Amino acid sequence: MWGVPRVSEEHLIARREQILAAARVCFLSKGLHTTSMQDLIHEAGLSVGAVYRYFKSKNEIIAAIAATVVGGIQQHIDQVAVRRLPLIDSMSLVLDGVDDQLGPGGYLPVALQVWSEATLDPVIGAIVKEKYEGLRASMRVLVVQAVESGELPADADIDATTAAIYGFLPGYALQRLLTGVPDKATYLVGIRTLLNSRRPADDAAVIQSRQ
Amino acid sequence: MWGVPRVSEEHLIARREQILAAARVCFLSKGLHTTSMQDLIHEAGLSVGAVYRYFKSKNEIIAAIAATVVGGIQQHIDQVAVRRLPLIDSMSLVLDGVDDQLGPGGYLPVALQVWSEATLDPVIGAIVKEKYEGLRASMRVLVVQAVESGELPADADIDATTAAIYGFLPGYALQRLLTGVPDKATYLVGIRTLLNSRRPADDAAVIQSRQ
DNA sequence: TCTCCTAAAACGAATGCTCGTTCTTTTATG
DNA sequence: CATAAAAGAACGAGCATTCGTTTTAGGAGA
Repeated sequence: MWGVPRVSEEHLIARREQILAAARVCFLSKGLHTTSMQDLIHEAGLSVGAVYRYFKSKNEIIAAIAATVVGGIQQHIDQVAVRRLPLIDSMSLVLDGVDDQLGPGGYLPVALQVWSEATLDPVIGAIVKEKYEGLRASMRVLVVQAVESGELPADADIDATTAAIYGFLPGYALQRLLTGVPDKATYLVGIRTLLNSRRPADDAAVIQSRQ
Repeated sequence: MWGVPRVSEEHLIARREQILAAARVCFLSKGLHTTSMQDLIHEAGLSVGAVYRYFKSKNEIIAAIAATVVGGIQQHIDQVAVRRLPLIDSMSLVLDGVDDQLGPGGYLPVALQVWSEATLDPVIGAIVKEKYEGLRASMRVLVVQAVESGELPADADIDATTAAIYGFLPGYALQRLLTGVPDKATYLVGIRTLLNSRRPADDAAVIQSRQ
């Protein structure tokens, strides 16, 4: 290294994140395919060449977005898990996290774009598969806790039950995204009703919790 | 009408369906946006002008696909409902219908494309919203039956419970599309476990049912 | 500390291609 | 034979990406 002309590594990372942030904004409002590189570049406030220094194609940007779009909610779930609350309370907190991602600035609409792309592009598909298996693993912890605490039967099939409980998350998110309902409180009442089915004694509390 | 040069109305309808069938094939393999009009026209075996006689834009074709893509599964659910089976058996049959749509020739991957588009295009969004509210209404019938039969508490919140049960469908479909698991039998064991939670006496039957 | 100098970093005009759509022409029908 | 239906060439716009040029950061030599 003679005439070393490099910029700080933090700067490189920051530039990369600047591009990804712009990509998230664009993808959120225009979608993966309707967003042009020009749109994205303009949003980032950079030049064509600058962006192509950090990502060698649009697909590579999409792949990077796909890899990061699950991170927030998984972190949230892991934080819920360490509190070792009753299952329904954990679910309530988890759904709060989903709500965050549904609201303004949330990435669930982008995630939906990514899911769609995952069924068409094997590279994106592999990334998504890995990430959502990780997310299921986080949810699995909640199920194990519920079995340990006696909320679920001791001989319950952990993976099967995890799949069903995990299904509540996209089940909620998609209903909200596509039809606008239900709100979290209502959905939670529904979950509680299923968990407590054939135990009418609990239902007064359920009704009350809906307010 | 003097020198009437019109072709039979059936012919017109058939041509329209021919175009939509080609669209479904293309959208399934290439996605809504990567499919060009040329692709679609070639798949239909028609000319540019012929297609534009029946649909005035690509968006109009997408909208027509969006409107039809839910039909199959809803019809299936309605048929399940008239049999008035126990809830878990109804769910088993409903999930069979979902499996059909997941397999080769099934339209769930296209549906996922459509959901994605629905968050970006208000016209598609309105169509999707209406269709999936209809689907939820079909699922609601199953919940009402379960309340009537005593499988769910008499004072259960019907709409809340419907939302939760309905969530099982996209919850299953998305897990299968994105991660490949679980299979229907496993997911059903999970649902059964949740429905029977805190009733360990039933679990022997649950385990057995998994095979 | 202050200049140079070099290579990385950033720039943006240019490119070639494909897109959705239009429109004129040809064909087929009752 | 009048007209709907089908055909397909043509078009301008916009796309992702390339590449030659300019700017800038920061170590080396004084």
